[in-house]
Amino acid sequence: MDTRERILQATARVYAQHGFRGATTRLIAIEAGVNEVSLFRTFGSKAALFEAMMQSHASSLPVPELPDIPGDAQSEITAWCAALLAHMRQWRSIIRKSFGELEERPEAAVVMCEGPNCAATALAAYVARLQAAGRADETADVATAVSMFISSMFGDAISRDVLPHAFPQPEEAAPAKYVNVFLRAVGAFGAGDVVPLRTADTADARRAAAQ
Amino acid sequence: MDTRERILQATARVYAQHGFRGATTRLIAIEAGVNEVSLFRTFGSKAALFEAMMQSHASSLPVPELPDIPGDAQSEITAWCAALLAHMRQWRSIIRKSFGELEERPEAAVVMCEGPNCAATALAAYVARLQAAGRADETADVATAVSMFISSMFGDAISRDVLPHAFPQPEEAAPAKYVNVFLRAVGAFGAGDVVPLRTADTADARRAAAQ
DNA sequence: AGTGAAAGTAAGTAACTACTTGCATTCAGA
DNA sequence: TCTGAATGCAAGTAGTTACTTACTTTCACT
Repeated sequence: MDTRERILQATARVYAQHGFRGATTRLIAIEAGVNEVSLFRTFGSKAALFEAMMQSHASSLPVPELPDIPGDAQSEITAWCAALLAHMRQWRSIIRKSFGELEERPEAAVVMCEGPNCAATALAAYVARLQAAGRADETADVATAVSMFISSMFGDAISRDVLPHAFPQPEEAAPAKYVNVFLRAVGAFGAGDVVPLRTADTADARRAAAQ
Repeated sequence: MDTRERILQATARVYAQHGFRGATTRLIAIEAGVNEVSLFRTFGSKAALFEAMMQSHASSLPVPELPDIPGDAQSEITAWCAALLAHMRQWRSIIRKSFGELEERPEAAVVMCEGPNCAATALAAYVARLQAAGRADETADVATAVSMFISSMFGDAISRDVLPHAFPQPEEAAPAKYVNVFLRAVGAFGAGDVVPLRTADTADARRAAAQ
């Protein structure tokens, strides 16, 4: 690996742990195993180095895809969600840092949000396809449900290690649970399945039985 | 207002904008309108000053409450949610900063999460009461739905100003929309109302009609 | 008027930070 | 073997930061 690439990757690691101000050129040089002067020779300044680092991250964005023709919604969205969540968890430190430094360096946070942003439109389009196939409630507030779903990924990715008890499901089981709740919210159900929906009548019966 | 209080409030403002490292004692002193030496005379060190600031914030936490006996769930949760969201939006800069500095100062983020944490347990308890009254689906995954709901508040509070188009609803309308989606997810409906739930039969009919 | 605590002023210290300069070393290609 | 580009090394500069010291001012209260 050439010097430039080693510096860029070291910058990402140090930035993830210490933020912009805390990521001193000295620390980055040590982490990259190069001389501090090489940073300035290669990138000119600390600001330029960070810009290059952000660009190289943005260009290496792996976006999972949802099928054009929906099959089993639960499993398809779960797989997609697991990939997205894994990606966000991997970058959680950098996401947190870039959000924390939003007032001082707004571009960084915008770059970090490109992925989730694409994900939101992809999911909304998928649900629209479900609706078109008569497999999701057309009266559901899909836009709000999608934004809540993406926020849930976001929250899980950046808060789980701080507040483990706020996330009742283990990491691996979370995607399926999230998707399950989401599908209920948009009134979706499996192709041809009879989903166990409740009516007010059964609720009344249950209430009567409880007394 | 005495010096100590002025310094504490100035610290919160400067920290919200510049973070721990960027919040220099000089900046804080200027913002508080006091001499820099007074900071050290009053609090001893910058670290102690920030600890005091965080404690004073934690002790001034206004937690909205949900009624013990649920009435109209939609409006009750919406009012509660609006208060919670307004509070989180007000503190969004500090929340972002404390999360961004999590690796270096984990306590700060934990303090900031106490509010949302209480909120989550309060909401879960409220839904449990709805379930006990037969007004919410007992098979719903309430724990996951609640954690997703709180994540949605969190995401709205700290991301809306970065990615406005990721939040389709205007600020004021958002709480009602969020609550609506949430209530669908936990299968809740108004007391005695017959909610328009769909069955697979109606879905099949619609699909047939579409062809 | 006199006292004492709280606050301001001026100056300084030691450590750190981004960045520069000048020179020595390595090493692949002609 | 020579050359030239990339890299390392040692030292330094100017600015910033947390924190200190010593002294003066303000002002409520006796």
